[in-house]
Amino acid sequence: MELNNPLYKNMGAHVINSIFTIDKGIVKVLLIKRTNNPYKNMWALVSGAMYNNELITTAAKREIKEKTNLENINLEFVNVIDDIDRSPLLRMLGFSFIGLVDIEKVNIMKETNKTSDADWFDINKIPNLAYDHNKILNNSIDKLKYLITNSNILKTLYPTGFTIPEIHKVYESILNKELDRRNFRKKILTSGLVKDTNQTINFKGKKPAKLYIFNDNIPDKKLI
Amino acid sequence: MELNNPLYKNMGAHVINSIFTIDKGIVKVLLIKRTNNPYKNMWALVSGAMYNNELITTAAKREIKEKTNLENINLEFVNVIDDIDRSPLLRMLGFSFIGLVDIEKVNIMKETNKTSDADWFDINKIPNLAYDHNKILNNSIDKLKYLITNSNILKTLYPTGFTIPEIHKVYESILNKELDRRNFRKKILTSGLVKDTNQTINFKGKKPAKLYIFNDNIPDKKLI
DNA sequence: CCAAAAGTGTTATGTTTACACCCATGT
DNA sequence: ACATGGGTGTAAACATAACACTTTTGG
Repeated sequence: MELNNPLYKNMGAHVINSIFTIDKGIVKVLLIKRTNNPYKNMWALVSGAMYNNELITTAAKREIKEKTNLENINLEFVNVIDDIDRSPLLRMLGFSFIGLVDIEKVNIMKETNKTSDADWFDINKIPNLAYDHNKILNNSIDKLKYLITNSNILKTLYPTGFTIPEIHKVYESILNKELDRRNFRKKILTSGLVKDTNQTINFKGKKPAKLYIFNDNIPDKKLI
Repeated sequence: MELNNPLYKNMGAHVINSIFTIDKGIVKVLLIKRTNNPYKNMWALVSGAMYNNELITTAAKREIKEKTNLENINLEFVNVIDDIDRSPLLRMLGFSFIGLVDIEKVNIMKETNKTSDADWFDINKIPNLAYDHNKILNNSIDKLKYLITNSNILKTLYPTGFTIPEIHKVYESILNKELDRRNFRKKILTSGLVKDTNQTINFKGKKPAKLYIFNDNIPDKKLI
């Protein structure tokens, strides 16, 4: 390979992360406000350069840590963005990821040396974002819907267990439609997605609810 | 972005194509024999550098044309390969694709300035390949199985139409299992994947078979 | 009229949907 | 005792799987 051929030079890569949470039944995504040009003062997904000694997920996790202080996020790859003129500086390949976090358990850093604000936005009320981030976010929302019906991605939200009514609300929020709670329970329990912990949890004035956890190895099929 | 940071430099991209065909009921993949080091004289998938002024599929089509003379192939993206030490020369990101061609209609160029041979190999009898191509091919075979049950990827093999028994054999070959031909017909016809042309085709000594074509816009679901 | 392959229909089985009642708890 | 939400069962509708006979053609 002729490394000095200009067609091989000036190629870079970066990562773009759509980090979702469920806040009182509303699906929200984490946006940060840029302090630098281009797109100064605009909201953007959590994104940044990938170094040439990193795996793409390593770069994604590092950028998330740098710009929000979030750690230990499980990321799912969404797609490659290969439009040629995404950056005026050099050819920039983009790799898009999804993460899911529990809003109760995280503490977002509001300011960093590259960001002046950070906040959660209802995915149905997204402003104009920097770069091509609106398009990337829409793809990620579709992928999120796919993943909750075909994988155990919610496991990261409930590492120690959950009740069926609890995740029922999450499914309804993300899929944006009602699901009959009796049939939902049956599907979840027969899908192989979850297992019983034989524990229960008490909420005031209500019947105790059974606790389940997501399985690690789940069947390769549509689960819900 | 500090372009002189060595962590941003020396990044390249290339494409790796698994081009499949069905030869008398056997699923085969196109391999080429390398004339240059590394992996001189070993068989490999059809691969090569991506230039910084190309979309990833443009690069894939150009490489296929250069190394095999095949043109007008529809390609489907499979995955990113981001292992760090894939190339000793520089960080090399890989983009893997699937193509499907009709072996009756193509004429493979056996020799080019970078290849000394080209041939179709039964996917169950693949030799040791150059680089990480065995792993890439296995991922592509899985994706091919997914695509024939969830998309109209076979449309490229039958641009002018096909009979149900014809594609029935193709499905059995790719999925590597028997499918009841009566239920197969019903599923195909009710899935929304194909439409009737009201034409028939005659084979010697057999009842005429109806001709169908694949639809362009197909439902987003498991079809077979 | 026979061989070869195309085309069709029915029954049984399994899965999904729709829907209504009982249960355990805190106040 | 009652309000709140958790838990369960059943019948109808639908989809899938198993399976056998009839049709058209060329020789």
